[in-house]
Amino acid sequence: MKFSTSEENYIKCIYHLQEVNEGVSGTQLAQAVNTKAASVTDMLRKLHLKKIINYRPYKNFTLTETGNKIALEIIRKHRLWEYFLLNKLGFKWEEIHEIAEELEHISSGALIHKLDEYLGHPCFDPHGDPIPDKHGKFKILKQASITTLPLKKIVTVSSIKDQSIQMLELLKHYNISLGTKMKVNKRFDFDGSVEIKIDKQPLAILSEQVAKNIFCIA
Amino acid sequence: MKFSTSEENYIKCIYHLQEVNEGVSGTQLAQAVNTKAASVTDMLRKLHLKKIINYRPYKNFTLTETGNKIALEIIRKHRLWEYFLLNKLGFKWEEIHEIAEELEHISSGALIHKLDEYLGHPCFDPHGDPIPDKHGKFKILKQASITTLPLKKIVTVSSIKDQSIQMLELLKHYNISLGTKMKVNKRFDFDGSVEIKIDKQPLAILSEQVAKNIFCIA
DNA sequence: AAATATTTTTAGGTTTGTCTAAATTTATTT
DNA sequence: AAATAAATTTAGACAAACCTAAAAATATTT
Repeated sequence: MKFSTSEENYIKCIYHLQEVNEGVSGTQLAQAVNTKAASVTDMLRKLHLKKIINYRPYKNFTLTETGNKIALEIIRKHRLWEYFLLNKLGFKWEEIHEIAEELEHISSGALIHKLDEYLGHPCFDPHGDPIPDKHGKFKILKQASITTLPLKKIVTVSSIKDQSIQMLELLKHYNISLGTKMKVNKRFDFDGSVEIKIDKQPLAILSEQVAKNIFCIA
Repeated sequence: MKFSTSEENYIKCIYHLQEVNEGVSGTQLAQAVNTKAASVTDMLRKLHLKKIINYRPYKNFTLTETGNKIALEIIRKHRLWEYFLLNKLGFKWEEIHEIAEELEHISSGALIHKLDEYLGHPCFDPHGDPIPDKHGKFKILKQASITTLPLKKIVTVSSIKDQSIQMLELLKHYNISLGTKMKVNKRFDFDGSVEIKIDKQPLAILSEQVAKNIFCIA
């Protein structure tokens, strides 16, 4: 399936908003693609028809599997071009994003394949963001406790260090288990406590003692 | 001034048709940009308004100075990208044109500047066509007699070898002088004679003896 | 739970670039 | 020079992406 530049931009933005927010709202997206809410509704209807997003009127939406794959292809292009612009053409760090915004919409798959080869299959772009490979997979940042994980990104609980009954009781109370997706909103230097958000549950603040035991992957 | 991909394609095509044909007709252009004549008329009105073409209803049209400059910028981009695709990314000769058709519309001027630098300011693309420099100038093929010049390209008379009265009389009859633009339509192997076309004048066939004395630049 | 505010959708328009079909102009034949 | 053919323009439509303003649905306050 082929997509217009406009469609691709919407898809990409939904992906990025989802990294931080599980479900995406119209206003968020309108702001991200720099249009009005009414235009977003039009596009959502179209993307829904093409099975790119899970959409129900008035509800937040998410990318389908297909949508996700497409988003990753666009992001792969963007980040490979950024790498090229910085490392081959000698652009400055601040200049590359805008140009890559245009280059990411060049359709040729062969071009990206050759470019990737030429650049030596880099895994991270100049901003440190991972470059998805041709299958949409990227190097996963190894697991880390939520005392060190990046903020505002959706992460998945991958292991619990202290498995005492007391700890399990606490985790149960907060509805945290292996596979739970959460977002680390904030860390307080004062006492090392961590504010986390799990979808459809109230904000929770965990003490450093607890947080140290919860490991996640990005 | 900024141009849409569509406008750029029209401008580029007009340029190329002009290389071979002094004035361009709607049908020619329609075929070149792969649309219908009615769509061409619409676009011509727009380009005329933007002072890109010299246009009068029902008449053939040409690029203005401005239009020419814009065309050369697009062609510069196209040819630099072709050079890059072949010499850096290792694409095959036949694959590069189509991809360059997309890349030529990337707007960033800085990108082309850096790319040119990266490639070492090449003067010819992989097809042997000259790459205009940033001012729209390209290496002029040195002058050659019309017995050897490429066919179907508009060339300008730059010198006459034999300046005898007899020759000058003949040239006067055909309205040929320094600066005259002509197109070499055909060469006949049989006797080395050359058919040329000068705008608004009938076809003329010159003997090899005469043709050898007329030198032009591309 | 009622009132207010916010978000989303609908309705109706605009612009760009395309189309078909018909009218007009220019070019070519006879 | 009249008739025919070809090229060009006009008229009227359409799809994509956007817009504004108003209506409807959901969220938040009080």
